[in-house]
Amino acid sequence: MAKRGRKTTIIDVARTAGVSKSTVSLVLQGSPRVRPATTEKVRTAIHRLGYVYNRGAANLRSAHSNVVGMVINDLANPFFAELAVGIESVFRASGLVSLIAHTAESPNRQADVLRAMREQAVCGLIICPARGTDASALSAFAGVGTPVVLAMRRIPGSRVASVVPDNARGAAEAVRHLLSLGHRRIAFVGGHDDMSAQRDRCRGYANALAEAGVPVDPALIVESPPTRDGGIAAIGAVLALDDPADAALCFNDVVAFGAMLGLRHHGREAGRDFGIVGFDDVREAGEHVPALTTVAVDSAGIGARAAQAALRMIESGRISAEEQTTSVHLVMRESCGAQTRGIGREVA
Amino acid sequence: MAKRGRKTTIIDVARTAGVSKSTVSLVLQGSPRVRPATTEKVRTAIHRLGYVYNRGAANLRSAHSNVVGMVINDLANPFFAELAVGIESVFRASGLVSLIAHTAESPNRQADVLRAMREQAVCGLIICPARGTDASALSAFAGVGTPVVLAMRRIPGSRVASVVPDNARGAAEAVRHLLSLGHRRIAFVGGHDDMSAQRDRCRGYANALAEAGVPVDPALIVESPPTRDGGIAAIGAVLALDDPADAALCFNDVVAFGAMLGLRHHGREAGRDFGIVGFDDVREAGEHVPALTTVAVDSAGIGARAAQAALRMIESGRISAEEQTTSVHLVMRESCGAQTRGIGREVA
DNA sequence: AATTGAAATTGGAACGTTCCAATCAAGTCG
DNA sequence: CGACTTGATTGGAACGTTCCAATTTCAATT
Repeated sequence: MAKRGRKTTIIDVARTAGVSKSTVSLVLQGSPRVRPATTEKVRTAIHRLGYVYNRGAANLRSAHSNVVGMVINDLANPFFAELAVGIESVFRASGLVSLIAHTAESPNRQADVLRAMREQAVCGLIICPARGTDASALSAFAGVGTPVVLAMRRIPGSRVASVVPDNARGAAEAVRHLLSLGHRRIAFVGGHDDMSAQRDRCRGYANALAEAGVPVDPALIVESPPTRDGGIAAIGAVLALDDPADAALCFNDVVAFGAMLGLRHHGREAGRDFGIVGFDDVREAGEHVPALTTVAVDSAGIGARAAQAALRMIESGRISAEEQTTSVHLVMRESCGAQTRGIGREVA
Repeated sequence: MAKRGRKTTIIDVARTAGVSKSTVSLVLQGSPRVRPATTEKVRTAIHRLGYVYNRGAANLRSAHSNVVGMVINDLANPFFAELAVGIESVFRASGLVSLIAHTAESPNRQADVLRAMREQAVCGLIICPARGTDASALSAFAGVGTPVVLAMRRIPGSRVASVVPDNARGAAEAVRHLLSLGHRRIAFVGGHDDMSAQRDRCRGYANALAEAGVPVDPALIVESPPTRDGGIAAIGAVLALDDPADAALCFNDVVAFGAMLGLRHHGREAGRDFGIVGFDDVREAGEHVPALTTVAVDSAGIGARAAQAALRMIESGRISAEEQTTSVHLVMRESCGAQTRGIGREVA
């Protein structure tokens, strides 16, 4: 089979099947206009020659590429990896291949990656933008009418579709829960003000406090990188206050893990004498000791919705800027003190 | 800018720069044969028109595609995600884009994905094959001379390059450590016999036992899916024996986490009255309570080496089947009982 | 048997690039 | 000053598909 020299083409197939190349092309596209018997002949020839379709050539002619781009700020973060998997499976089910790239939160790398995606003529793009990305980064896509969907993070001022969790509501729910457990000095730690998710979560936090008549103390809101070390540092800051915090809503689970570690350095323990709530509900949240109370975000679901939105735009050819918000829910575990409070605190 | 109608092409650039399309092509390829002044003119025109290079067309003509494929069995597993990131960064540094796909351990999905990769005319392929993949799955690539590198897992009988950690040695080292701590009934849990990594690790396990004159008890070797639940089930099995295990080397860290959870269900605690050692050293290993003693595998390093091997083959045009083995090392933490033993056990 | 329309098939012109051989410009040498 | 050499530039023919308009086939109708 596969003679070393040249790749077998649609023309070779046509020759051995005794039809024209156009007919082969029609068969390849599953056109209903070709007679079953002919289809069969072509299929046989394809199989016999070991022919493989050349998408590149097809895309060149038809301007309908079958590759979609997917730009992820941090693939090594399990949360985003799950999101990526969710996106990929929707696209694959529609016969599209995904070009996945990872930007490591760097706008420079992101720019490179986006250029590569344009060069590959992706027919759609899903992106979790790196921190500090501004609307202009995506304008090139808008310019040529390529659908773009933002996942997890919004970009202020850009008119593109987005799918993000209901950050404000989730944060508010978490804070209400902490309040109901008797906490009053509740901090919001982690994340940066230039990330839309941080702003939204912080807003929910402030609203819930206000709603309960608890004043918002700016000293209790401390930014940090959304990493474990960031969590350690941030929790240190709110413990060092004159009037220290007795609970904290963390920007995400990773920060929460850091915060719990930081607490331990200060002789405190989450769930016993300090309330910690995370955000995301990564898999490790339930396995951690103490198990992390957190706001569950359905990463795979967000990925799927983003992919579906992109798909709709690709198929209809009309780009939209709809903003979808997915619901979140609080998962109560041990780190907020809900379990131990009744038993541990009151009894001791 | 960007007039809606047609994409701007190399010819438009040529026209506005006052040169021929061939010259523009030369500039695009960074040829040294074009005069700096001309290069400059072309660059200006490109910028002014917002021209974007069409890789598809280029690949069609030159048969040197710039996309490489990367097939990962489980992207949602942090270990493989890190591997993927390692691979991607090497390729990106060489100007190649990676097509990343995820097979979810399914040979069917893998077959689909591989076909898509061939259609995209990838110029190289790195694959962590799904369980039970046989050599024929890759023969189509070998047929057209596309370099293939296996990462983490080998495929028996296939003559393609591979980069895998030194599983046998790592496992042996882990077992020796457990033996040195006084454990004698050491189990090997998790993984399946049809995964090369499992076989290699199990071999190292058996060797180390034999070397110490400890008989290998088949009842202590229990297979399970390489998941947390698999770990729970497997540890249950070795605890239920008439002569139960007092330590276990787990196929990987995820299994180890499951095993530790399972131990707890049985009132035992890893590091106190049972020794657990994992394999991989995922990030969570150090953060777990108790911290997991494990055999560290440098995932990013393996990714990078695999990518480099692929790159060499792509550049030289000669495919090789070299098998690289990367070194591993034991990271001692708490779960094996090394720390607590001296203090906890002897004293109590 | 001739006519007609629908269904099936086909040839050729794109698509945007690279590559090759050919041309052109500008020195260099005897 | 003509013959060469070297370096820059260029036109056209690929590459493997899809799309369009045109053609052929075939059965149903007159």
